[in-house]
Amino acid sequence: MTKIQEVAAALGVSVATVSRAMSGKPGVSDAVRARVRLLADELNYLPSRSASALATGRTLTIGVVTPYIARWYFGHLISAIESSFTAAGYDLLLYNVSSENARSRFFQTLPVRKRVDALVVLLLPDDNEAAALRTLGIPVATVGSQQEGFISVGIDDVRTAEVAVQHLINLGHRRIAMIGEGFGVVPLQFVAPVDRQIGYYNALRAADIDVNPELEQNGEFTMQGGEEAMNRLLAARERPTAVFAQSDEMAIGALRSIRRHGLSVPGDISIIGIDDHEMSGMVGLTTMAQSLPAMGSSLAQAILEHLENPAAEVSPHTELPTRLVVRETTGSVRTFATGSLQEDS
Amino acid sequence: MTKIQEVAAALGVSVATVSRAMSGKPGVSDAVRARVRLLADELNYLPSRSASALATGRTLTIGVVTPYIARWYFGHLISAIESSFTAAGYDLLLYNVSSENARSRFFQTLPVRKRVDALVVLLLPDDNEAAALRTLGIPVATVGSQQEGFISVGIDDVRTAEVAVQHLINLGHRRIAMIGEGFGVVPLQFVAPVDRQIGYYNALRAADIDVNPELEQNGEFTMQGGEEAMNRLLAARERPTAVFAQSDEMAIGALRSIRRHGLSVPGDISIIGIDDHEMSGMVGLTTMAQSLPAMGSSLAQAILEHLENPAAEVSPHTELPTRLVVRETTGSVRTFATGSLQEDS
DNA sequence: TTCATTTACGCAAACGCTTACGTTGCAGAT
DNA sequence: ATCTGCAACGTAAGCGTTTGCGTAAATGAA
Repeated sequence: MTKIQEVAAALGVSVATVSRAMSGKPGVSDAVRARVRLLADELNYLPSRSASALATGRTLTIGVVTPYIARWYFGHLISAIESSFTAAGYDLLLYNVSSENARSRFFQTLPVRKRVDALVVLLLPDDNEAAALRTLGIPVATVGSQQEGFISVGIDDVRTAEVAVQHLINLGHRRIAMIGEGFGVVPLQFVAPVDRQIGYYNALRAADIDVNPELEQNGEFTMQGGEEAMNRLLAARERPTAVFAQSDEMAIGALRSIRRHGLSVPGDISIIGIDDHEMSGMVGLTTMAQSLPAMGSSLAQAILEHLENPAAEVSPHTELPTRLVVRETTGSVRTFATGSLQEDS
Repeated sequence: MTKIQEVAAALGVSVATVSRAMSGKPGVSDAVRARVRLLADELNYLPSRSASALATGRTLTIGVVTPYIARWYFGHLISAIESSFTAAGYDLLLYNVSSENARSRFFQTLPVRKRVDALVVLLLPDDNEAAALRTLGIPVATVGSQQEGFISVGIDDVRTAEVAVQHLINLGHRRIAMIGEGFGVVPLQFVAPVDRQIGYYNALRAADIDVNPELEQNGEFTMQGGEEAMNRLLAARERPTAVFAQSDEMAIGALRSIRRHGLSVPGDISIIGIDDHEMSGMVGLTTMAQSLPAMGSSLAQAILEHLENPAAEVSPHTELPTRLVVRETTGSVRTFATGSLQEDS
């Protein structure tokens, strides 16, 4: 491993000059800089990250804390974040805190201290965890939730859900189920389910439709969960004519349940999701599309700006658009539908 | 950020003692060690990774180079690798080289130099890339391919494919299609497709079935690709009675194609995949299960052993088992099948 | 008791960079 | 001709650890 001294010696200049030449700092003539750079990769010299981190205090590394890697949403998000940061010369340190155990250990020991220049948090920190993060003294960014002192990006979950449900209402549906997560039972892990639930209520209220708790089922944000949730909905006394699923994966699971029951989509039941999962195009799922690449790069940009200019106040929250993608799983409510529907319309 | 000096001063001992006490090295009495440790997390002192990396030359970091993060196989693998390494006190540095551009840049500059203690490579390096990796002077591990000088783990792709195809043959099928990738067209990215193809040929040959190039379709290892591949197979003059898909995702895509054509599974066509994807349970796909968690932890163990004891010769390759999981997508060939089949049987 | 050995600890030199400050040389102003 | 200013470069002091070596005290053997 060649070090800075060797390239300096080989060129008859000081190590300071080499350092300046490599890092693009002023104080070196163009001629010398060129010769240094040339010789550097001839000797394949690369400054030691540890040494320069020690000298400067900057690690050129970004930490990412995530509850999942293998799930669609997180995988795509991490992927997008990674590409933005590597493009800017930063490396990505990945912390997967899947278990409750790993999570509490992470926040207690905070292994990212002195290791990263900024931290991206893909889970929803509670108050204690947020406080711990603030002690880091580095920019912290969250996705999908806004917290005092943190950079954040996300979509407008309330509005997105409203538009989705409104789309169903526009098609004449009034008996609209929701497949989501939590519903007051599970300890709050993400805000999205709550906000999307609110959006669902908003849309119903605006159309003078009564909320019916029977129509809200927990799909655990997985295909499997979505299928089971739909099974429960279909087993109920009065079936919905439309379903708003808080994620495409749950929607696809629901789709499967519906077809297994011998019902047709959208003939018997309409269904809409959120995400625009790759699979959604395949199965023709109507959905509210969000762009994870955009979210990742926007997050990275905000952090990078903050790192370049810590003084400047960056806008703390960026909201990304979602858009309705109408495919084949939503259609007008049947006019010859069941009794309860005819009463409504 | 408190440093080692401060805790040393606060305790009236030397920094050397604190260092030894923290790292568990001998030369410190138990009493002092305990007091140091106590005070350390009272002042929440954490040794600077940069500084200790500079001093020791070890970074306590593992690099992972992957072509994808968001895909099922890679996501699960990375997840497993991460958990094994964090358990051992190592951090994970993630390099996503999705584009050809990023890939060549990665191997030219080798940004992992002096940054990681070992490297996990999830893509198949060509000879030049392998040579570059060898210059790193650190343990390098690959998944799914064996190369001179690298640690590796993987399944027996040939055998796995053989068992899968044999399963179809045992059910009486003789017109067996394969959905895979490459087939000599695409530049070789992974060895799995090639080995699985060989296994497919082996099984056919053992049963005296002629190979028919028309029955080999490229599914690009995606659901979408699998669906399109199946579409092509169904458009052919003579349809297969069974399909061996080299991955579950392609199998599920194929399943979708078959059903869209109004055919039944396994009534008209049987289908088997490889992976045991979560979705496979849902859709009842027969498959060859492999365990990515096992693969990840086995890989991590091999690397960790090598790091602890660089002299000792670790077994370079670990092969993990796969097993046939019979579900509902494979069944006996119809006796009242098409002409060509009756000739065969 | 004396000497040899071990144990517990401190000193200080690395580790490979960055950067404040000092020095030199040269162009331009006077 | 002298002076000022600036660009280009060198010197050396850190950055926060680890660890070889030295030393003092404690232990054991004789």
